[in-house]
Amino acid sequence: MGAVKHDVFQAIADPTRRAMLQLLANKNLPISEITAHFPISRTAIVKHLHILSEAQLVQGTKVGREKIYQLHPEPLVEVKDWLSFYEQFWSNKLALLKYQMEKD
Amino acid sequence: MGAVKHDVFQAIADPTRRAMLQLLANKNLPISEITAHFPISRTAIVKHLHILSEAQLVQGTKVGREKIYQLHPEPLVEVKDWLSFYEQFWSNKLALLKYQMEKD
DNA sequence: TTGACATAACACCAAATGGTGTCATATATT
DNA sequence: AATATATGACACCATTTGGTGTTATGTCAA
Repeated sequence: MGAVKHDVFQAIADPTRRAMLQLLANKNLPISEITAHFPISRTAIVKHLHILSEAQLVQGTKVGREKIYQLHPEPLVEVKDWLSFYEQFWSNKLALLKYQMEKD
Repeated sequence: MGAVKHDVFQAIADPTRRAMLQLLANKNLPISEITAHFPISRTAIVKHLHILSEAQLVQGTKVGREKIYQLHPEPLVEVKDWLSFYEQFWSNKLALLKYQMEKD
């Protein structure tokens, strides 16, 4: 899919890709087995895996004729860090109210 | 942009939209002032605001001839909750190692 | 060695994305 | 009343996305 490098935020934007991460959280799996869990074609699965790879969220290793994919959750830290800025707003209803009133 | 309802994950996938949220975190702003902060056209900004609105991340209120946009960070909790599942993996290097070895 | 299996590599397609510009309308301002 | 400002509503466009199917190649197993 193009020369564009996908980042973590784009990678997790698609529900199918999030489901794929969930699946790989339990077990490392080859493409064929991943495909068996979804109603879409193997080709489509491979494209999603490619996007997840670009975002460094999964890593594939060829073993014999299979390519085993493994979850690599570290890049999600970037999302967590981004979110932490907004936690101040929802973590405390009073803080939220204060913020709403003061900011303009 | 179509009849599709955007969710939070799609909404935050775009860097411009994330920057818009950041901007609105400081102050409620009308469309014209939001536009002044970005190198793209007002039309493009309005489309991004529409996507953020669908995801309930911002809310616009018409005041006179202006439409003031306000941050509405609550839906980000969904992202936080989703992320919490993966925290087990990176929060602890030992747990990660254990997980890598045991899962297959 | 002959299939069967797993993946790679294409070509193709409809729809969504992210952007542009123009024109109309409503509201301030002078 | 005339003008400037702010937004709404379109029409348009190139590229990306998410999917399809087909064909080729490498590998395991009987």
